[in-house]
Amino acid sequence: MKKKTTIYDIAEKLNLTAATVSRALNNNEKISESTRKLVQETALEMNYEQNTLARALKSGKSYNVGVVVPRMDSNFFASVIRGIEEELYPQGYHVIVCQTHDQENLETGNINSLLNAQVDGILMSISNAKTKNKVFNNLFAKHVPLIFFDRKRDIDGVSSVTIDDFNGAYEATKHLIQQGCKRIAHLSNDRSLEIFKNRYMGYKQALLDHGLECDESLVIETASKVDEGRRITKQFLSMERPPDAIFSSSDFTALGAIQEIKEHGLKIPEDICVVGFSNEPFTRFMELSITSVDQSPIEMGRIAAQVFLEEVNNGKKIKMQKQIVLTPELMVRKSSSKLK
Amino acid sequence: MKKKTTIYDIAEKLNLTAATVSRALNNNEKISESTRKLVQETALEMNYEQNTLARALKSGKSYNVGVVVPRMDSNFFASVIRGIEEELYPQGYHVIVCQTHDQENLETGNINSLLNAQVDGILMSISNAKTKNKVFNNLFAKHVPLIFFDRKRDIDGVSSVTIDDFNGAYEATKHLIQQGCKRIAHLSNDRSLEIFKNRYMGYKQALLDHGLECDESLVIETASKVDEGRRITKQFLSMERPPDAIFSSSDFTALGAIQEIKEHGLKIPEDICVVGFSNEPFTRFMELSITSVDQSPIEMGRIAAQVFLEEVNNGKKIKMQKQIVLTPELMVRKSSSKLK
DNA sequence: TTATATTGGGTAATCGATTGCATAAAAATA
DNA sequence: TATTTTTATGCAATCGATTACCCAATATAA
Repeated sequence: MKKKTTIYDIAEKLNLTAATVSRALNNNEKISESTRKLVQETALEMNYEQNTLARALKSGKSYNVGVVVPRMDSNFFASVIRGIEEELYPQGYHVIVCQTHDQENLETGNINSLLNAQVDGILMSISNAKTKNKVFNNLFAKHVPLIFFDRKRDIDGVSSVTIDDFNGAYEATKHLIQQGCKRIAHLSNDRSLEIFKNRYMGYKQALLDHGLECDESLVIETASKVDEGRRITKQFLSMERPPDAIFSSSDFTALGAIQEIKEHGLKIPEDICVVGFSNEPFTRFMELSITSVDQSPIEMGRIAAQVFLEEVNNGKKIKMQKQIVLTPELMVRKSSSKLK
Repeated sequence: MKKKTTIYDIAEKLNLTAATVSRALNNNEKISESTRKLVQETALEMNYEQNTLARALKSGKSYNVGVVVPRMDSNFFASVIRGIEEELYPQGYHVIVCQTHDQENLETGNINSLLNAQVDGILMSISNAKTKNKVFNNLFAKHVPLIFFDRKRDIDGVSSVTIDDFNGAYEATKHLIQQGCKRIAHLSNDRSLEIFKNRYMGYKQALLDHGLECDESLVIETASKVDEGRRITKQFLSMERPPDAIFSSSDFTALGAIQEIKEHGLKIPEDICVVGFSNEPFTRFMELSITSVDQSPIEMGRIAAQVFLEEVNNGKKIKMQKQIVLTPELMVRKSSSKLK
């Protein structure tokens, strides 16, 4: 096993010092054009590769960023991560992805673990409402930038990239109303998380604006799982006055709802319309395709990454807080297309 | 911003040397019980955290491992990664996930990039048959362990964890035969990748063993995408003698097949049976649930991680090559349940 | 009592790259 | 020609932790 070549090897070969070699490789302007070229060519020849660990130790930058998501096997998060990678890779960063599986201890554990790995920043989507803000203090103390995407929390000095959930929900609900639905239920998620609260608010506002009553018994909160969607929908259907539409803040619960409704012998969209949220691929691929709200995840990831880059490059001098809000898009499909 | 405490700070406070502190923290047996305790308590008090970058530089170990997958928004890969994490996290490792999106240049790019980040090992599922084995030479030269999972390639000295694809396909096909199907088509994928070749072989062997002819025009290779499944199935259905069953080596193409079949007004499973591969969650959640082959991805990930740990801990002394093969399980569901 | 072991811990080099400061040589200016 | 400025490079410390080697003090053996 031949040792890796270091700048010392290059220096020795060229009768220079490591310092000069280092500068030449970094295109330091204090180095003459000729030696710079010479060094760079020799480096190439000798198959030199920078030791990132040494660079990291000296500079205090690891060129790793942590990404914390509830799970990565949803198209939404996978796409956000893809967007982040697309933006960060060309800058020499690597991405360490951690899944929390919605467990609070994993959430705090992951953050500390990433911190311990000396990441240069953390991009995250909060999964658990119970996670204390205190967890982030470690981050702040170490001046490690934190950027929220999608599921954010309002913390002073922390930037975020989200979509306009209120508006997305508003449009979705309005669409249902325009289809003639009068009694629209809402399959909600943990509303101590902003996004779900906002979707709920948007839903409510749309009802109000169109003169429909807002029956709180038609709003039920649950986990974003297919089976949960089924369970709650069963409850809906057993009401004296069951809903004629369901607006779900998750595609997975929307899917469960559809299964349950069909099992009850009801027709979609004729008897009940269903709208989901996130535009997961399966909503498009189902035989009965599902209307959903697209969140442009790749762009969300890219922008989050850009905000991160701005913050690290600002070098702690400037404390900035950006709140970027993207506009969602309603994708109308069969599950809610009552009218021709 | 208070500086991080280092072992020097602790040393100074206790009137010791950094060496002693380091040893005490690492439970070196050359340190007396009393000072060891003293140091460890003081470290705790002073909020000491090891600088992983320094440790990495000195030891040459980054405690990062790279995981390269075609994509991570499939439940299969996400679950494998989860298994890997579960095994590696407790050992202090972090996981850097890279997606290749089936692009060759991304595949080689990712490997080099991970190498550059000085990962201690790479676990990967090959995505592109065109990727030259040459790419791995860099790995070998640096003695970075490489472990294949699922999609492997036969390379001397490289361990792998896979399932018995041949057997999985054999059982799936046998099941179709037992349901009375006589003309079974095979939606295949790139057979220059072992797993797909093996699935094809298992399919073929099952036909042979049960006295059915193997019509090569019923075997078509395509990408693992829903739309591709549709496209090929359309071809199948337009044949003079269309198949009465489709065994797909991917759940996604199986889904496409189902859509197309229904659109043609045919009934599943009465007219045509369909079986997929991977046991993606949606196969279970579809109204018409899809029979599929489970690959126990979490276990696959865990085992791959264990193999990696064995290899690094063996410290390059022993060169070992393990080939671990898990047994798949056929999950029979509606899409192929012709018989009561 | 003297010689030998053992225990506990210090010294200093090392991992590879970066960078503030110093300086010789070359160029520009007086 | 003498002096100042500029240019190109070297010197050495530094980032924080680890470890081979050395040595004093105590314990054990002869």
